[in-house]
Amino acid sequence: MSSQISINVAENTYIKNPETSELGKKIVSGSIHLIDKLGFEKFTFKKLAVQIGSTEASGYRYFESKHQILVYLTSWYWSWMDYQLLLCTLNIISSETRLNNAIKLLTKEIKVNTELSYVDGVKLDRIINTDSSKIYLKKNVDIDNSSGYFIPYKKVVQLVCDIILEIKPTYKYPHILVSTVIEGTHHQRFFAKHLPRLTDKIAGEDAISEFYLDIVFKTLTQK
Amino acid sequence: MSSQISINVAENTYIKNPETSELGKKIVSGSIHLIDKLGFEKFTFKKLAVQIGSTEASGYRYFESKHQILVYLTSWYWSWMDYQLLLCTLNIISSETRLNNAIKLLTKEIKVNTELSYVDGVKLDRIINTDSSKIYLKKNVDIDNSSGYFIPYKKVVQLVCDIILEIKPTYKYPHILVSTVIEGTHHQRFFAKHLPRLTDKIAGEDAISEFYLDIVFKTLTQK
DNA sequence: ACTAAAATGATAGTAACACTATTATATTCG
DNA sequence: CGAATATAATAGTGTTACTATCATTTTAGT
Repeated sequence: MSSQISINVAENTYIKNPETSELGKKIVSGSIHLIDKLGFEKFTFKKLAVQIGSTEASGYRYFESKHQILVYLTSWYWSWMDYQLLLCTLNIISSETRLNNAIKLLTKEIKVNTELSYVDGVKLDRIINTDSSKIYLKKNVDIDNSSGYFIPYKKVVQLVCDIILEIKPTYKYPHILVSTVIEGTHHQRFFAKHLPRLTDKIAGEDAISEFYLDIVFKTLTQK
Repeated sequence: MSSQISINVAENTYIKNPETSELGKKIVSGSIHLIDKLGFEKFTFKKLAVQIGSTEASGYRYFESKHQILVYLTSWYWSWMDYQLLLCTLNIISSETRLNNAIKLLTKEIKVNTELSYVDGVKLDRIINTDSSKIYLKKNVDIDNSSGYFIPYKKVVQLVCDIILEIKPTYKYPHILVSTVIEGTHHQRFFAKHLPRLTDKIAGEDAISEFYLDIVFKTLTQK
């Protein structure tokens, strides 16, 4: 990512913007490191404080709760994807090519860290695969939704839907298709590592990305 | 369900089989009621004890942890689906019809309680949609997997895969397809209730079931 | 350079949670 | 009828997810 660009995360996902201070950045990078290492359940503000050489209370000056940190990271991720989606579809006339690039972006695994300033993209990608659904699979999802927590995610879904409707304006299920591809990719990446019986591995091929490209285009091009 | 039939849940998902006592059955039905009502995060053994008029310690004689209760319920659900899958494919010669029935079974919403003895099927279905992925989206998933916790789920996936391979023996991604349909259905049911921007609703139609039937058959019948 | 304000550190405290342990009282089974 | 087993009642423990308070450091404006 160009050093001139920074990701703008929705305001209501933090108390104090962590990008505005060194401590804030350490909280974010430390959280990414620890959530990836321990899993979200075992992650605590106390452990974070030890990791970054600060105190438990300091974390709470930036984020209301550990739940809100995950919301922030997810929001960060989708703002980043939004930006990458723009880059990979810009100046391309063919709707099919744009959709192809978009699905590849959403389904590919991030293996090389592009060093997004203080954010480790590889670890963040793993967190999204494993933990991001936990931010909404809760009873209080409606409150979080009305706070706008999921806007960046919905925006990416809508952008891809728009390309789909260019290709097939009569298609009835564009949102189901896109969110199925996204959530499906996350699950499959997790299955590939931990529950291989629930997925398919083909040597020398990114089976997950190939699969979703295949179903999307077969679904849209067949009458 | 016929009263002669009972669901056999894998042995290692409990300490003492809850089906063998009245208290055990109350623990299971009470858990289903409370997890559905409060969400898995807010569910506790203390609240369960109050609900069923027992004590906290009693719950722990049947299940190691609240995590294990969710594993038990999920195991119960997949054993039940396994049985229903058998019923809806039995004596049907056409592979396509069997697959059609199987996908319908996996994608339809349970709206009417068929009163499965002490298990409320409607509530259990909602719990599966919302909470079941939490049993494996964890760091200790490998331990749980080696304990056989996910066998009933894997078995159902494999049964549907077998039908797919009858129809298209060269198809490379049967497991991805089936687990995408299952996990996708759960997410979409949740989205339909709480995050409608991520799904599509069509009046008078079960859009979710239609969508997955469509992608499965388009994927398999197109060359 | 000085002062007020803001940010951070250090420390303590709390209610709830996820269990474990112990002892007493029922219930069941040979 | 007695022994084993299941359950109830109660208490206790370590951890978690915060909140509160006050001292100290850093920063910003004049």
